Amino acid sequence: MSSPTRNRTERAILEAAASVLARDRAATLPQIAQAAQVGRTTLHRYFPDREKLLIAAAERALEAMDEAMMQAGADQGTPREAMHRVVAALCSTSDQIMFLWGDKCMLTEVIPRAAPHLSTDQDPVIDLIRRGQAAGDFDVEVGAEWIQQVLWGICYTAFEQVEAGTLAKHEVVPTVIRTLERGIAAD
Amino acid sequence: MSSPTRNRTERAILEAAASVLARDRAATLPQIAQAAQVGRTTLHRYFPDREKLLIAAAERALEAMDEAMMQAGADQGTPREAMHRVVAALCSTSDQIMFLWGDKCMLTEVIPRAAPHLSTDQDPVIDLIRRGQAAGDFDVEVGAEWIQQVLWGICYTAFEQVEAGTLAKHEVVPTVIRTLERGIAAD
DNA sequence: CGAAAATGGAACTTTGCAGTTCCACTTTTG
DNA sequence: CAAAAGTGGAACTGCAAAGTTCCATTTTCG
Repeated sequence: MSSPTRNRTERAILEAAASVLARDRAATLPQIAQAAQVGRTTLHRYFPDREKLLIAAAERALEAMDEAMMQAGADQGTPREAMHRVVAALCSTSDQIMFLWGDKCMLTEVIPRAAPHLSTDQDPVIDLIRRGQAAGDFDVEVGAEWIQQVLWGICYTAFEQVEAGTLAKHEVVPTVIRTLERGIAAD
Repeated sequence: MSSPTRNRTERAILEAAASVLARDRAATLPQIAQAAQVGRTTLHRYFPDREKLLIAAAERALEAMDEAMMQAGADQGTPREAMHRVVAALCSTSDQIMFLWGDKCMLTEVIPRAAPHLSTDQDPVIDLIRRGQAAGDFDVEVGAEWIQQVLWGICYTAFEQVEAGTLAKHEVVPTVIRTLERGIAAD
């Protein structure tokens, strides 16, 4: 069932799917196949129907983000420094985030089926936020979940600006961190 | 072409469309018609095809937001106080914002056709942000456009949390303002 | 009240994408 | 090199939603 060739093809399809669907959630399967440089027949061979493709792509995107979070070392160093690394890591997986976040159905319908094992309890980012709140670095007047949503939301906003051409890629990390840490207030 | 009856029906259709499409952008026309308490035939009579309905709904949503901004008096009082009123006004038009922002295609494809007259230059929110930057209230290290996007993004994030049931409606305005003004930092 | 306007149910046709099948072709691998 | 694995073009079918048409019924208003 699995061979080097099949693995490479499957990977290409899932990455293309996330990338295309991140930009147009109504993209057709032929569009995705083309982006993956694969025939429509091959796409259907790997993923019999659209829903299975979505679930697999969501699974893969979650894995990629999990890996990025691990490498960011959310539990290392001071909360502020760790958060900087987390933001940088999130920005390196912008396609995945835009794919997962771009559609409300994705998080409410697909992800539960794709990764029922994931829950807030074991999320390293939530842990980091709680650690930062306990250490007096992050706001304790709002919930850790809200801070996480804001983190994702600001990253998402920044990615959209990059897509629109109104924000340079190299400005994303510093801009997001600045806004995250001080909001829109002046010095 | 226009009568009291027609106006009321059209208005009901457009508001229902924005409300339904905000929560499910793949909603079918029968679904929208039902939400508007109108027959499918009537819906088609008012808006011959889906695209015309989308454009009209976007136009109306933009108008409603414009009106809300006017009433907020973005050019009155101190920038901070004005921003508080703007946030409150945005929160009162959450359906419109979720509709307009929920789909990337909406802003890039529909709105240019719906309201080609709108531009950043005459946007009262941008004016307010620039005024606040000049007065030393808002961050000048980032562009006024970025601040506007963050404002919308945080509001959108909050609305999603309300939909998900993880944030109470009455908490939206204070939470958004707090995060907007200080980010996630502790005191 | 009665004419005009507006509505909506129902039964269509059209359209576009999803999913299937078949077979020739190419690449991998023992 | 030859068998096996993988690929993709093309021509299907199936289906759900879009859009159309017709007509009986209800609502509005002079």
